[in-house]
Amino acid sequence: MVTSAALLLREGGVARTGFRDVVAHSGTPRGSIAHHFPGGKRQLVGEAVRFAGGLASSAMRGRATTPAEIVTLIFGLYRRALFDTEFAAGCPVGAVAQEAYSDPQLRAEVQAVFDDWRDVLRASFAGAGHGDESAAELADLAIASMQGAIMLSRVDGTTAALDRVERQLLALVGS
Amino acid sequence: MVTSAALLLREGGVARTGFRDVVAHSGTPRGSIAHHFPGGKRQLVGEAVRFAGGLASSAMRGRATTPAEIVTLIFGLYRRALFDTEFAAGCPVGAVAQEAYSDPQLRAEVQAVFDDWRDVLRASFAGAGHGDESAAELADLAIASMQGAIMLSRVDGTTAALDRVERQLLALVGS
DNA sequence: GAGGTACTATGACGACCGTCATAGAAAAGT
DNA sequence: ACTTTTCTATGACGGTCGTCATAGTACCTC
Repeated sequence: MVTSAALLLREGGVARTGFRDVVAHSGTPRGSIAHHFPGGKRQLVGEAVRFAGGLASSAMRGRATTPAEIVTLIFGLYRRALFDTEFAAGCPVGAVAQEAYSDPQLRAEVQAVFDDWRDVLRASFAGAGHGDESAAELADLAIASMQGAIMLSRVDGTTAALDRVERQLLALVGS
Repeated sequence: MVTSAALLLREGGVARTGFRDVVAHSGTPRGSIAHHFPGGKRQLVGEAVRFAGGLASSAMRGRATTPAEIVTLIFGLYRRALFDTEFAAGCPVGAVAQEAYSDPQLRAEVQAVFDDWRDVLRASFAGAGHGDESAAELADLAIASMQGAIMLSRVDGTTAALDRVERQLLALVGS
């Protein structure tokens, strides 16, 4: 159910992802939502964000160490997702982030995910010889440009923007 | 009315920006929506996106020429917007972009705005000595990282991410 | 002043949403 | 076997939304 929510969130965002859609997609019974998610939709979306964020985080922590490897890994992940869904699916975390301003609880959840990603990237940049401040700047640039690139690619219906941003990012961290 | 729509869109996105909110914010009569916007909500949102996009575009074309000037100008614009609204307001174009996948008409509108921005930035980068391909990559990186930085800053409730991304971007285009 | 066009007021419609109340089924514990 | 807990089914409630139909008002033209 959380997985389904994450999958649907990356396409339609919070507003367009209803409980009825989630239960239809996951095959779970509708009558038990209140029992498993007493916190309502907030809770479901929150757990979906944490789940998706943790997935990307553990992917980075597991298989990549140098900045270039991480960038290639993550961009490849989202490029694949965009391609498989014909540019319907972006990043669930980013989708929720855009609509989470009015909900402090949800915003905190998204913030935690971004902070987690920041930690991984900063460590990687620091390991590659950058100072603390420079590593922090590069980490934010990587996350921001990746989220923005997904946005551009979805609007264009092409991975061109994603490719261009990745190339610039790789050139930047490679030097 | 279009201005009000743009202002509300940057806070709540398409889903949370209703016709009733727009007429309440703009003071315009509710009974005349169908007359002025026969295309319905699609039309209103589309015009708001074009309006907001044109505003940023003409700001860039008018007062800045070098890449560094443009980056400073745009980041300053959004930093001001974030600060004035206590991080409630992001970029209306970006907000619509996230939700515009299901609506081809709206997506085309957003795409046109991004393409317009791309033109300005590419010309500026080309003028600074970059080749065509490099200029295109830097333009996409600038737009993407700016949109992503707005997202991070709103979630964090701080302009720290915006500042860091801007600094990296300036270091990149300054060399 | 008559006629036509542009605009506005009001209210209702159908659809969708998140939530919950009630009742029933399954499972677990003893 | 009985009770308690856990889960599911069904349906309804209140709310918000975009849209439209109807009616009424202003304005402009000849």
